[in-house]
Amino acid sequence: MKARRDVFQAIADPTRRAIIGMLAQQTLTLNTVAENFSMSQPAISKHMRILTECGLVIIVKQGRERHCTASFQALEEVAQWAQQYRRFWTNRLDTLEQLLNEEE
Amino acid sequence: MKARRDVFQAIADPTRRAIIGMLAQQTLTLNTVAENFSMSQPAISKHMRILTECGLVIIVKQGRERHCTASFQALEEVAQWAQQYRRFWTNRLDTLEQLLNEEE
DNA sequence: TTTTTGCTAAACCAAATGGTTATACATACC
DNA sequence: GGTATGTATAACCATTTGGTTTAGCAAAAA
Repeated sequence: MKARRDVFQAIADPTRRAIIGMLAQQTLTLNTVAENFSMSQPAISKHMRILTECGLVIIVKQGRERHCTASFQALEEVAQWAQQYRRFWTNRLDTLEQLLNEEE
Repeated sequence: MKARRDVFQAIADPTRRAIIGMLAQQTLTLNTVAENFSMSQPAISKHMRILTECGLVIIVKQGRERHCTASFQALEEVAQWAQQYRRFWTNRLDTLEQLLNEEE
């Protein structure tokens, strides 16, 4: 068990978001994931560890392989956080327009 | 104009998410924001700069004051990214359960 | 005009981040 | 058994991050 990772920080990295996108299609071994990026296997290993630490990926050991499966539950926190502000950005008058109007 | 900041990275920091939460209530001067945190005003200035660089906050100069207003448009990208996976986590059988079933 | 206020900018720092290469190790294959 | 494969771990490194303190400056107040 590691320090509970912050999911917001986990998805801050574009490589990790790409990994999540790949695993959304299907479960993949760690090596297979690594082949799709132009970086070393240990680098992907590290990203995968961060993703598992915040619950975004579950790893099942099968022989010498590591089968990585995305688990999206943790994304609910992100979706909810962003969505709470939805009413603001869907307003016909967005913030910038409001500011301009106020200046008149 | 600064380097276009990544909104995912901007919201990775809990202090910045808290700032956004405060500004959702009302426009505040930079100093007023800083008073609500146990860190120096230059530190808040830096956070605010990052927030403006990705369009999450708009700063209007008024005399010597800086009036900070949240602009939530940029959050749409985050909401949409997270929501595209919504169908996964709302499934009655979540990923973990599926894995357990497969092992039987 | 002098002083205070709100903020920026600069210099600095420790710790975290994201990568590397090299090594080790367990599993699978021949 | 010996070799190849999949992955983890360690040591290392440069850069970024998130904070600090100090100084400077323009606007407001006294």
